[in-house]
Amino acid sequence: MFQLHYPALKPLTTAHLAQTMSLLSLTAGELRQQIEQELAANPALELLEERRCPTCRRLLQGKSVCPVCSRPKDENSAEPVVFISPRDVFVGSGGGGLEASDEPEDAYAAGVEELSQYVFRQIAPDLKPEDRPLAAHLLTSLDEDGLLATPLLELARYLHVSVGRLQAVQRLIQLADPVGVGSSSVEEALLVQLEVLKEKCAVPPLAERVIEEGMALLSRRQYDELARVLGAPVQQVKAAARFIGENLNPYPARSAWGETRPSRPRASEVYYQPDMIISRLNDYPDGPLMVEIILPIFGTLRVNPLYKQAIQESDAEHKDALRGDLERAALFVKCIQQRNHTILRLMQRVVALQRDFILHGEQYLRPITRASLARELEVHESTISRAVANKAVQLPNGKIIPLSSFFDRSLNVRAVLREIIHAEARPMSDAELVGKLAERGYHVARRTVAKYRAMEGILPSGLRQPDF
DNA sequence: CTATGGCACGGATT
DNA sequence: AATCCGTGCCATAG
Repeated sequence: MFQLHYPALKPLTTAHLAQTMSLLSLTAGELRQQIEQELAANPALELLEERRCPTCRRLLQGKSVCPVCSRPKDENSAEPVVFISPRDVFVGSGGGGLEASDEPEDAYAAGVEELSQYVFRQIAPDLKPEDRPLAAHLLTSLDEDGLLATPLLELARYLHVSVGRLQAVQRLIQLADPVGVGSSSVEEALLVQLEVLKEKCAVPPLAERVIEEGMALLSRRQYDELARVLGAPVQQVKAAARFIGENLNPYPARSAWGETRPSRPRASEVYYQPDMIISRLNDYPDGPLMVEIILPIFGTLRVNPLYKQAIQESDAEHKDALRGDLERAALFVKCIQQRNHTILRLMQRVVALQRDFILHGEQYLRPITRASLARELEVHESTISRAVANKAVQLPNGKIIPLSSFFDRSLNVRAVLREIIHAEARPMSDAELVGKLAERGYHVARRTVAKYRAMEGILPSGLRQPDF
């Protein structure tokens, strides 16, 4: 068989290779399950409770983030700081910091449960520890539309906290994605969305008042009456109404933005929990980025030294069985190390390459293929594939996106397309859009523009805005 | 006649 | 080897 004691980093056996590969494609949550399972099955494996930074091996005193690794070596370095950090991980629908309902009865309940975790994960960093239970309580009280059915006042009395404190927590939740979630009413949700949107683009001046004062009339589409009540021209009211209809979502949990009726749960996969977190160090805009790779267990995983010792002392009959465990444990630990190492290198390179995308948005995404990265890092393509698969990263702006987005060949073109359409004075046909894109250096076929439009949920030119 | 969406094919990517 | 993606052709709607 193979020997036990070697500090080498490269895989030396086929078993090692196979296991590393399978571990590589796992989510942080799945990895945790895997580790727990192995820990339970194999007595030779041990979890040392003391918390050491897996990257630099220094002791972590109570902190979940390594104080040494997170400190920048050089403030102006373009290279990102990457380190591995143990963190709370929610596994499936149970366990973790959020008390979860047992088996979800139906798909809908499961959706709600996932949403609450998704939101919780986003706001957790901004939450004071003593407010955590409050947030958890609010989030579990959401109805299937993502709204809070119980009045805040009642909840405050039940939880024995001031309404003001609860409001602060609610506010945090509302600003998380999907924006408006956790609001006490449809109006409130819409207003929050409006507020957020205002920072990014122009909003019809009347929109706010329409929501505040004329929700009932708005939903019945009685624009004339609405205009009379508000004392404003019908034309403006209609414009505001259309804006609301197109850009706001009264039911935050139904995340199908844009289209209203058929609640399409946004085609591809939706991730709720990041496996890596990218944030900017300090607030220094040109400073290095910090990448935190989530290690789903606290403490250090290692082969139990007592077990090694026990082998020496046991008789020949049991030795083989014990040795088997020992080998498996050593292998397992090594695979985990290998996994960390690979992901670390991957992220280091990816973040350096896609820095602009991470900081400034989708337009700046550079089309990178997994294959090209594999060549740079001198690993097999499939290694990158697995490392990228099933993972989500949280960007500095709080958005959680699949890691595979970093390798999306068309994301940047789609972003530019959105931008062009958003800025257009008059609806342009797909053919015209081809021209506009070409001006900016993106050469795509007419048919492809149509596809991108559909992906972004943008209506065809005829239906976009006939007037204006 | 023009603008779009459906189907399907070929090449790249995984 | 399987899958995804961009594109061309053609039917259809306006």
